[in-house]
Amino acid sequence: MEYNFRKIEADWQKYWAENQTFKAENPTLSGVEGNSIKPKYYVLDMFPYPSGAGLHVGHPLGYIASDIYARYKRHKGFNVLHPQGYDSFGLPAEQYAIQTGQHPAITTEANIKTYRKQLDQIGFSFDWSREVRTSDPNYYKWTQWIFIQLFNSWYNKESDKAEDISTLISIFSSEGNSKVKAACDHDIERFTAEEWKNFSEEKQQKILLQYRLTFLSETEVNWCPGLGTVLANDEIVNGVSERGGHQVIRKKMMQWSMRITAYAQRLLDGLAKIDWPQSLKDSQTYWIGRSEGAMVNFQILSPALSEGKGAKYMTGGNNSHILLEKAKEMRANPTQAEAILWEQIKSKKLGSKFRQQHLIEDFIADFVCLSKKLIIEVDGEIHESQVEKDAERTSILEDKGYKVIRFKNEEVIGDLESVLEKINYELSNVPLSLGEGLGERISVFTTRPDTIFGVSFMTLAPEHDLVPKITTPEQKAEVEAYIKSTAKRSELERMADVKTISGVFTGAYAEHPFTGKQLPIWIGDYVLAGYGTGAVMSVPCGDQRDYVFAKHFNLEIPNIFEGVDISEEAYADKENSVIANSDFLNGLPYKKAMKRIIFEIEQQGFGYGKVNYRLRDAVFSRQRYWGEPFPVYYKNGLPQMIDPQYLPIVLPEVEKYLPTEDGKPPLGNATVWSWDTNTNKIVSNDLMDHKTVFPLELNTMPGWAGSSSYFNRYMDVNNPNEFVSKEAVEYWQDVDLYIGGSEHATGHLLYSRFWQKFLFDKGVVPVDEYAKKLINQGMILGTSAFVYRWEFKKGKDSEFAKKTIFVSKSVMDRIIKERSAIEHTEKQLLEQDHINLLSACEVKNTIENEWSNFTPIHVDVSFVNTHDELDVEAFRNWREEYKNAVFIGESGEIISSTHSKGDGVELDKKALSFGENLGGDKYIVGREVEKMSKSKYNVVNPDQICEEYGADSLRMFEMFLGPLEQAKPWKTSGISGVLSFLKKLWKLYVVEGKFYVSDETPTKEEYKVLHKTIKKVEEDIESFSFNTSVSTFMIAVNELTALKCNKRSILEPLAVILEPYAPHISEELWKNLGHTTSISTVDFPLFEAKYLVESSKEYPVSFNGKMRFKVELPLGLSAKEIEDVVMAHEKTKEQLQGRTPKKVIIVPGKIVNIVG
RNA sequence: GCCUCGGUGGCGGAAUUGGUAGACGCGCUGGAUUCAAAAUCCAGUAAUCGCAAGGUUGUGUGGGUUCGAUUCCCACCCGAGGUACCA
Repeated sequence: MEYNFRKIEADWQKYWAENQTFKAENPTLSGVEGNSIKPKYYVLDMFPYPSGAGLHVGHPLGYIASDIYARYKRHKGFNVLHPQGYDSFGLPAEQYAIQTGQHPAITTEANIKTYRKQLDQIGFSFDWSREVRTSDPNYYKWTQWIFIQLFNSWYNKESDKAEDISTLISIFSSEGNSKVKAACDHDIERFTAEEWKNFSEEKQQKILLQYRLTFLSETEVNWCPGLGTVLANDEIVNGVSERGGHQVIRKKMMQWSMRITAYAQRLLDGLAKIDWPQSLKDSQTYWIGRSEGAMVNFQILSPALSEGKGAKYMTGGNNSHILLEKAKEMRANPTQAEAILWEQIKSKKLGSKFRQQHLIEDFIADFVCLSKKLIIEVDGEIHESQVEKDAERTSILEDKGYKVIRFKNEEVIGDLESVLEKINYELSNVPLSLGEGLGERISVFTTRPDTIFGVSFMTLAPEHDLVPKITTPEQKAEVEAYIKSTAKRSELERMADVKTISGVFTGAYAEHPFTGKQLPIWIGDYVLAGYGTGAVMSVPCGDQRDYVFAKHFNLEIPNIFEGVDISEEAYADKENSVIANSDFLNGLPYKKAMKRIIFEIEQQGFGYGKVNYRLRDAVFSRQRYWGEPFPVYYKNGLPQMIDPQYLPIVLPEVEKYLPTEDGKPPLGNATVWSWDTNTNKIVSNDLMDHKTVFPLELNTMPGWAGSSSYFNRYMDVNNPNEFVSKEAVEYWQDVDLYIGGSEHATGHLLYSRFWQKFLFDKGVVPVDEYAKKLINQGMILGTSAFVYRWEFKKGKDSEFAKKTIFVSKSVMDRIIKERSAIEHTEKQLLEQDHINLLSACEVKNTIENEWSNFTPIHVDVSFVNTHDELDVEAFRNWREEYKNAVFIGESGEIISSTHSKGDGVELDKKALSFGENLGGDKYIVGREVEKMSKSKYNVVNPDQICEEYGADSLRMFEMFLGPLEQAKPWKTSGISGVLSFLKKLWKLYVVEGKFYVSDETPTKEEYKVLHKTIKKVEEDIESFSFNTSVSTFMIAVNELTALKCNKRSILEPLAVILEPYAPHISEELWKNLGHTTSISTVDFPLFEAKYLVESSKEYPVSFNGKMRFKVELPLGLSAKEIEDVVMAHEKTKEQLQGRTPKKVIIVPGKIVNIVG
């Protein structure tokens, strides 16, 4: 009775499928289906994208680990949920559709079939009744549903959670928006409740869009022309697309975004309560990028003033309280004309911000637009008698660089339209030379406000909005040239070239808020437009980048640190810094200085303490076909959600999967893609009438949409009415163990945490972190094989050089090393009859000149056996160009050569069998560990392994390779070890060719082996140390074999503890032991410590820490007794040679160490 | 540069709290079985000196703590992954 794994595995896979052995019990109103109410355990794998290439041996690694754990938990009495599905929307199927016209759904379906077959072969205990596919309308219906929930929500910072948009609307209509603390777009206009109610429906919707958790906005995105789509940051690697390596450029587009930034702090805080790998938490922490500091505003100074007598504020500033009071009063009591005009120009209605009754020096201007330096005066009766005074006032203001225009009261009241026209004209015609932007401020974010007295200049990103406004005429040409040159430099170049310092002076100055000192404003590309405000206060003594910039451009480097030398580099160590030369901060250490300066900044009103995040809102639109359609149509250009009762909105059919000619996404090709609000159905575009039929959204959702909450759907996968029922989610709660790759650290694993928190806020799920424990399985690397082509540069034209010659690994090494080896090979070459076409002279010259030039060429690992020998014929037949290649084997002999057709081949075969070399010479390939990939021909397929060694061998071997989380190379040769282990195990249950176990009582030794194994395996599984438990099984089987153990009381529990690892053989053994049900739910055998109690211990005796010999001593001896026995031992005397030991250390039960 | 993890025989890797370094497997060597091969079984296998008994060295490098260090501390070297001018 042999161990026939092929039959056993096929039989049991069939049995499991037919009996639904691994179906998780469902909760019902009364508890749990089935007979027992068991505690739940949820083991989840990251579901795969079903690619056309199928699985290689690296893919199932994590699945095997989670399967072992799931099976173990079933033995431990848990109701285990262990589902699997497919992340089946994605680019490859779409690319294939573009190339071949085959619908991605067909490609996907075929790939899933292959995957399923491959997965089934490995014997996973998945509950396939809960399978999900993200591309299945019944599944993406709920992805669309979640999108609608996000759209209908806003983030209330006060309650620190997402709330229904209706609560926001009611706040707006009761008190306007000035008091609302929400995560929203910045620069939202302020309005009162009254104003809100008077806004048009359209305007209200536009405002709400700025608050929703998913929103439409013009965003600068990573546009990839090669793929015709937008990419997320994590889809870009080194400035090119992760898939295909296409160029990526920045482009502004109308896009759906997810307001993940609202959850930045909670995503950070949540990390503390989940057991995820530290490195992954670190990645997320860095990605969210919280930094504490302050926003500080720096006033920009007039270039004219700063050249001369010293700086002054252009607005506000030095004005007396009396004037400020007066301005306030005038603002409160506008004239009729002023009120009418204000209504038209306030809130940026003309595109520029105006201030009312604003102080300019010692004048109160009626209306002023600071950025355009335009003053509007409305002359009422008060001014009529003061024409002269007004003229003087105008001339002073014009001196300051303002343009002053005046209107009479009657003009404003009578002909408002032409007044506005005139203002508009002036706004659009402000000459640059006037020094636009005066009175503007530069806002900067800094994490080191404590170093503010060390600021010696400001630096703006070249793309900063203020740059064109503040640049002086003299600097204009230089600045524009610089902006042009940096814009041209691609992201990639900028990254590769961090060292080059570049920048340009704008000619403008800012004022230091504390010292009043003038700070030159520079632009430099080391300041990034996308982070913070795109501007920095430069503190060269405290920041290395500012330091090198200052050095390079010869800017001042004031030192504000106590006792620190900054002549070589900046001092960035904040923890140990003590501030000096900084007025009220002098002598303060970092933390105290921070507190004090933020207090001062807030007191004086030019800034505030702020927490900044690096995390950006996530763009959610993709210009692709094969993704979830949005449940959105557009009415008057505004997005409308489709009522959830009409979901799913099913992906339409299209002629072509490419973008349309006019640049619309692929869905633009669909002819039936409009929404009829009458019938609530998708209808043909021809019916579009703008009354009841509207265009549907043409973008689709990104790859991560479908994977962001799939783990919740598994809990209640076939529920047509709810995403997940209350009772299902209350029972299953969350994932207990999640296994998958670390490459999703800042993508899927962050987005899904975000959605979970949102669904938690909405009361859909009961916990706000969905996975208690996560393990990243390491990658299995391929072992590539190489042949070495011996190349001749100089003798290129010779017959010899035209031949393709491959030398075996060590021959190459020898040739490179020793001259004599070459000569031998040379001789061989010459002696061989069929190389007589080359002259001795040729060979000699070639070898002498170019003897060490070898090119490694990847060879398919399937042509190589476990001894690294190449199947030369298979390799020859692989590629036409290698047909006639010459192979030089390990000993330097030519293996064979099919140099000519017909007879030649025959001759070669003869030579192989009867020649001197008799097939003794082998071609040995070179080996190198690389990532497993098709292009490297090092992919090993699990199907082949299952066929040759069996699924149980594959499972055990993958675990045996090394620690789960570590990357490790695959070497098929090792698998024979686990196969012979399984055969050996099988033999324990077989006597004289028949299955037989005896019912005798086991011996002490046999019990000891069993319980030692139970203990170790249990500990190993609990600590996910699967590789060591495979060794443990091997030791157990070796020991039981040595004991000739054939007893049921040992072999039955052994089969149970092995089941998680090798389920097929365990089931078969279990059946043969006389059981009629599956082994999978049998209780895990109980470890009993009594079997491991020892009566004696073999003490290692060390001298000065080095083990010399061992003594067997009964346990329970006291230290003194041990010492007496050991000291009396003759080997001790031998070691000591009569010396008296200085000290004797006895650790009872462990070790004896004698110090001499 | 920064962050994280790692570095142990020919190879993958063990060593649970500071206590016998190299478990287990592969490979290799020798032997048994066989007409032969496969399969199976037995023995050996860190390096080095030695016929042997036995000695010496040895967990990336250098130092330290300790009776004792692969394990703890300091400095450095190398490798893998992540990240990148984040103010």
